[in-house]
Formats: sequence, structure tokens, C-alpha cells
Amino acid sequence: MSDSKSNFFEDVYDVVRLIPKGRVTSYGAIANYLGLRRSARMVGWAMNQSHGDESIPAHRVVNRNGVLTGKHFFAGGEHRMQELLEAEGVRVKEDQILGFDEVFWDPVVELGI
DNA sequence: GTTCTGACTGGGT
DNA sequence: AACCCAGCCAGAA
Repeated sequence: MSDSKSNFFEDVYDVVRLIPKGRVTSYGAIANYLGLRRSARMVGWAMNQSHGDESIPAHRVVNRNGVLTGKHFFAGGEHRMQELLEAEGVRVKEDQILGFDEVFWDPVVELGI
């Protein structure tokens, strides 16, 4: 579209909202889905800007290592992100998701390209 | 205006 | 295997 301004953030938020409960994805997966394979940082940056919007399950977005890298940005304590994930059935240990491959949700695979 | 950093990732050393 | 570096883009100093 011609009026591409900050649509990137909108797209990121849209994909994050599509993450099913009990599933997680990575910044790179979202970036890849948006065609910005190497712009995973921007996804994280978009999440930072989304801080405060409870409609965006940012806790379901982790890095490719399955580590809750963004936990430190959650309000209510650093363990809030872990609590949110565990409440959805995602096991977390030492800020790392257990069975990451089982709960991983890839928008490119699930939604299609 | 330049410079640096960042909720990342992949490849190279 | 561990560490380092480059790439991507946007916002702050």
C-alpha cells in the first residue's frame, strides 16, 4: 500500500494476537512471516512499543532459543511473563520454555505465506 | 546532522 | 563448543 508508515507494527501486533493460547513463537518467525527475516529486532522493538496493550499477548513471543528475553519488560515482576505462560499450560524453567518445539507456533506454517 | 543501542538471528572465527 | 561480527530498521541522545 502507498500509505505504509508504521504498518509494520500493526502487522506484528496482528500476528501476535493470532498466536493460539498455550503456544509461543519467536521474533524471527514473525519477522519471517512479514518478509523481514533479518529484522527480528524490529519485532522486539514493536513489542516494546506495545507495552501497555493487554490485548497483545507479548508473553507468547520469545527468542529462537525459547528463552523469555523480554520478561524484564513486563510489569508486575519479571516472573509475570512466566506466570502468564504457565497459566496457559506452557512449562517454563529458568526463564526457558520446556518442550519449546511442541508449543512453538510458526505463522508461516500455520497461517501460510 | 551523526552515532549508538536494541524484547534477534545466522554465519563466521 | 564458545565467542564475535554483520545485517536489519527505528527511535533516542
